[in-house]
Amino acid sequence: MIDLRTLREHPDRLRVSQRARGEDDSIVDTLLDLDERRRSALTSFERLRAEQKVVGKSVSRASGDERVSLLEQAKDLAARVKSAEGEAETLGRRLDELLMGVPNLVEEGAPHGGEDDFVVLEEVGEKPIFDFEPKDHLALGESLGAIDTERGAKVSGARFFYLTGAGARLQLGLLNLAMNTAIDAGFTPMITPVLVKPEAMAGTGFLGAHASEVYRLEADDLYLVGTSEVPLAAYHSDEILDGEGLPYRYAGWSSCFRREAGSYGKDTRGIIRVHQFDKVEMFSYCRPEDAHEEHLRLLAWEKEMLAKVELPFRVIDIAGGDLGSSAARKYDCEAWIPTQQRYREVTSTSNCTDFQARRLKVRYRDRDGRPQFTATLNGTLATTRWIVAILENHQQADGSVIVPKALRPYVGLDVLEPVKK
RNA sequence: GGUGGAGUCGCCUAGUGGCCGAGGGCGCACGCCUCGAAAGCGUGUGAUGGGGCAACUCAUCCGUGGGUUCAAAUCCCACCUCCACCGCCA
Repeated sequence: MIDLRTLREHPDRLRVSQRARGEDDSIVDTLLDLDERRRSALTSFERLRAEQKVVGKSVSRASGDERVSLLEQAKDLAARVKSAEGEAETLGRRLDELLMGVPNLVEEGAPHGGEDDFVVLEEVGEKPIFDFEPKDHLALGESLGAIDTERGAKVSGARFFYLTGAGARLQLGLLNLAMNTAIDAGFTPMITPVLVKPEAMAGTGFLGAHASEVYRLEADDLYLVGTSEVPLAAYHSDEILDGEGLPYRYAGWSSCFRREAGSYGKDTRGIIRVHQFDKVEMFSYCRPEDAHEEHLRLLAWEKEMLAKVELPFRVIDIAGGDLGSSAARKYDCEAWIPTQQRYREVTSTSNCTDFQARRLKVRYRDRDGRPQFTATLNGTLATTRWIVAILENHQQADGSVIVPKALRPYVGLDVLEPVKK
């Protein structure tokens, strides 16, 4: 949620931001008008309510005829208070509803435009050159006895899979490496709930445009999270944090669930796009003025992880129209996928400024002792999808896959060998 | 799933319709005292929103949401959470 007071004082900021996202900027005038009317209704209500309190008190002191007449007056006031309160509440609700739908202010410097208007910031590492026909990750995964999508589909449906043997070991090793990388960087490791209440989901900003992506358990009114960002963001909801302790950094390990609605036909082969995967996610609460720097730190830790597993990748700066409602700025790292001859997203780090904190009421005390909203940021340290890039980039002519050095102690294998049928 | 109990300003607690639109204690902050500290004494002590340059002021908030009433922490209804016991179960 954006700040109403900032909107009042600097309406142009939202106009510029909306245009960067390619969205309607007339919402600004609608908001300002509604806010004006709400404040006026609130003032009326408060004035009447103050009067009602005075009269109400005098009732208790009066007696006889005076009491009867005061009661009459009080009853009249009570009715007017009720109606004024209703008016203010109705306007307040409408304003809130509208405000909840407004995406975060885009950070200055972010590219304008849509999905294809990202800017490449850098390319890191060497793309492998094979003197044989490289296999895709699923062919490799099957011959290594690492990935079983057929049985995944049999048991759970399309876009589900089993990691078996070396595949399971690879994922556990990768995520443990990510966890330890985070711990070394000072993050608190967390294993989070994956079912959350509607408030947590809405507070994180996932029930807006992307609501159809989210699994909902109707019978219990709970949502399956698409990332541990959700339980980590809601972790400190309704709290006032110690300002001296900031930043608070958490590394969450969880399974993630996504409906992938509207992606029929895309990435149907293998485990690139699946309904359930595992992820280690960095999450940081910090002062808004430190958020920009923190964002760059999260990006640096992502790059460090990608270097550890020896993947070629590029970093892109996501354009306004592709940011999602919560992010003010977003950088993705995309790993090279040899059989697709293109880069695919393996990490994503967002600076959500105070957008989520405002919705979830996460605050800290500033140096003057006043509560302020924190900024929240998130970034990926490793996911199941990384297995795709690791298998493809580190494959050899004989169908085996070299395990990157940093992963070996975690996986317990130097080379993944094809299994005999 | 059932039965019973409880949820008050960081913590503990007072409070069964207007004198509580919230009192006390602890903690914390500041001051006095002291060579310094402890003890003691004094003062202060939340959040949100509106108005105001500001001092300040008004409103809202006693788990949540409704209701009764001129007036609700207090009465009524529903829900949530926690605790205890019973049942069932991974």
